[in-house]
Order: sequence, then C-alpha cells, then structure tokens
Amino acid sequence: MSHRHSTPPDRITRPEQKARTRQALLDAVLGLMEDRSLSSIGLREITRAVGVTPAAFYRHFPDVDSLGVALVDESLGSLRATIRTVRDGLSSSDEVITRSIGVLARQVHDHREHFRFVARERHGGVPAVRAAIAEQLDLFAADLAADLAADKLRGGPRFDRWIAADLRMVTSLMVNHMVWTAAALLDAPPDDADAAARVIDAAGRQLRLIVLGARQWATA
Amino acid sequence: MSHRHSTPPDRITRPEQKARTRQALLDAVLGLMEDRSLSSIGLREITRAVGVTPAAFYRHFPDVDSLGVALVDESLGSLRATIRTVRDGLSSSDEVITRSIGVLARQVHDHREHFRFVARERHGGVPAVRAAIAEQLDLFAADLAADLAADKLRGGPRFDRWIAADLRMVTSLMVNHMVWTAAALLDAPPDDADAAARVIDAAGRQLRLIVLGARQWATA
DNA sequence: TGTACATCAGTGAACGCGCGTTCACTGATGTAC
DNA sequence: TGTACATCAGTGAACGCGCGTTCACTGATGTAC
Repeated sequence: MSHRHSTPPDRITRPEQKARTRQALLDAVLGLMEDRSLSSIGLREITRAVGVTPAAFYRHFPDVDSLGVALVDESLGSLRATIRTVRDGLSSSDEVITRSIGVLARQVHDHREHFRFVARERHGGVPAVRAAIAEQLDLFAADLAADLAADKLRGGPRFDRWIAADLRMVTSLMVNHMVWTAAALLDAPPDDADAAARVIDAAGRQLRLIVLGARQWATA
Repeated sequence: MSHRHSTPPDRITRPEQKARTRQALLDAVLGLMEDRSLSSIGLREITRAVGVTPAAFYRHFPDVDSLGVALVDESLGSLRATIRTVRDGLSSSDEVITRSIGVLARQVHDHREHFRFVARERHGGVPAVRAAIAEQLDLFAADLAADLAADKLRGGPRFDRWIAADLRMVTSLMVNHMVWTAAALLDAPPDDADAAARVIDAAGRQLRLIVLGARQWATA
C-alpha cells in the first residue's frame, strides 16, 4: 500500500528555490529583532540563521537596509487589504470600532513579529525603512478618509460634509491610535489573554471617545 | 592692560571634571543618533567622539545600554517638571491645550536630540531603555490624571466625577498624542517653521477633539 | 527524447578592519598630619 | 604652609573575534535545437 506514486515528484524550479531563500532571509531578520533594532543586525548573522554563506545574501538584497524596506511591504501591505474589508459591510460606528480593533488584535496576535518590526522601525534608525512605513501609514489614513467621506457609518458623525483638512486630522488621529494599540498589545506577554483583553477594552473606549468628539466637532 | 589677574584661577575639581566627561559621553551619543539606533552605536565610537580612550568609558558606565537609561532621565525628567507648571495656573481647557502644545513645540525645538532619542528608543531594541521610557511616560499620565481629577479646568469636562479607569484611559490617550506630536515635529526639517506650524495646528485640533469627546463621554 | 550549451543561486576562501574588554600604568588632585 | 601618602580618571597597548565585501568557482536547473 505504498503511496510512493501518489506524491508528485515536486521538483523545485530555480525561481521557486530563490524565492524560498529570500523568504527565509526575511523571516530570519524578524526572528532576530526580538530585542534589537534592524540597524544592529549583521548580514552574517542573518545568513547564519538561514544556513547559507554570507555572500549568498547579495543574490537577494544589496544590503540589510533594503531587506528592511521589503519587510515593510510584507508587514503592512497585506494588513491594509484586510482592514479595508472590515469596513466594507455598512454598519453602525460602534460595530465598526469593535470589529476594527478585534481584527487588529487578531492580526497582532497572528503576526507579532511583523508588528514588532513596524513599531520598532517606525521611528528607528534606518531612513529608508522609516520612509516606507510612513508611506504605508499614510495610505491607511487615506483609505479611512475615503470610507468616512463615503459616509458608510450609520449613527456616526456625518463625515461627508467635513472639509478635507478636518477629515485628515481625525483619520490620522485614528491611524496613530491604531499603531499605538498594536504597540501596547506587543508590550503584553504573547500568551497573557487578560492583559491583551485589557488593552483591547481600553483601545475600544478611546476610539469611541474619539468618535464622540468627532460628532461634536462637526456640529460645533 | 592684561587681565591675567582678573580671571579667577578656576581650577577644576576632580568630581567636576568627571561630571564633564560623563556629560560629554551622553552628548556624544545624542549626536551620533541622528540616523541610527542606540543598539547600533559602539563604545569606541562614543569615546572617539569625546576624545578619550575606550577604556575611560568604564569609569562612567558599565556599558552603552546603561548610558541609554541615563539619557532617558535627562530627556524626560526635566520636561515633566516644565509641563506640570503649564497647567498650574487655573485656566480654560482651550487655553491649557494651546499652551501645552506650544510648550511641547518649544521643548522639541530646543531639545531636538533628546526627543529624537526618546521617539527612537521608545519601541527600540534595548529593553532597559524601553522600560525606563515607559515608566517616565506613565508618570506623565499620572500627573495629568491628578490635575484633571482636581478639576483645574474651567469649561472642560467635569473630570472630578470620573471613575479612575476612564480617567486613565483619557490621560493615556492624551500622553500618547503628545508623544506622537513630538515625533511628527521631529519629522519636519528643523528650520521649516511652516511645517512645524502645520503640525502644531493639527495637534491642537486633535487634542480639542479629544476634549470634546471627553465632555460627551462624561454625560453619556 | 537526447545532446550541447547557458544561466545563475549558492560556495568557500581570503582581505583588511574595527570591535569590546583587560590590564598595569601614570600623574594630577585630594587628604591627613 | 609644607610634606608624605592615597585616590582614581584617564592612558595605551594588547587580545581574540566577527564583521562586510570581493572573487573565481561549482554544479544543478533551464533552454535551444
């Protein structure tokens, strides 16, 4: 009853193998950043963790900083798509707040290392990485502004009548709050559900307070 | 007309000289952190910038991380006293908001390197430094909570009736906003007064929105 | 299907260099009498 | 005030080590015919 013919030969093509090594390099850096910043991580350290020679690194990235920029896209690119879909079903502002924070908490739990990387390097020492993160966060704020302007929220402020500057002011406040919430979740131990629940609860109330303020702002 | 007798001998005592070298080490690190994180700065680099031998470093700190902890106290300790006095004269919430942000902007302008250090290391790679910063920021939030509970603000929410958890929720939101504002000011070029003015204006409106939300929160 | 050649991800050795830490020391400052 | 001794911030040499980068190479994968 051998299955030796049921498994395909699955020979790996060269581009596939290259992509795997590249991914291993990215993963290795995330793993090495538990208690350190990107700028303190050495090229040899990375290749040692992956199990290739130092020179092999150059087949994938010109230097460690460039690898960092690639990590920004990997970390925030997919999250953006996920977050957008949360707001797609039209619903009340309270629902959207609770669900948004829930999704964020789940993402942070499932991709701790990516979020730790972003929190650590957002104001960190590598200019190119900092710029890439700022760009992605601006896109988050723009997405949110577009959704609010489309007035998807029932029971919330009437954002469709807001001037652009005020809209941007409130969305940047919300995005900043999101980033801060992620960082607070990271500061709690990974398996401490109680601590995480407390952060999530506080974050939800803060976001609700902001929405209350926004409603007043519009009518003031 | 020689003044050779008018200048005092000003011989420097040994403790004074030691304190000067220590301060020079602290200053050198701040200067080296323009585009890098603390964890990537070497001991020899620091002593080279000061003009002493590497071994001299150990007369002042056991390692670079400990120097970082000392820098946290230098950066945030004095700011805390300054910020407290801003709220000391009882005044309207709008006044306090405008003045608080003004003081913050001035402090960031006058002590750019210190704030850059705090922003960079707040979520950075050195656990001891991160812990020291978190502790100082908690003290900021506690100061603010105490002031709000004493109901110093006329025309603002009646914080004296708030439960402690809600008070802490809103003060941590405000402190986080303060830190984020400082970071945003740092991202603008040092001499670009227009860019700084835009950040200050947006920050003021965000803080005012938060206060509006807090007023609603209390009555909700 | 088989053969001859091209591609290129990863190798392994070598390079010069700056790192953190140790140590016995020097010599100006400080103190006891 | 003068002298003899103690202190200790900073010196300078030495150590073993890991760093980033270069280079000609190997050999499996891919392609043209």
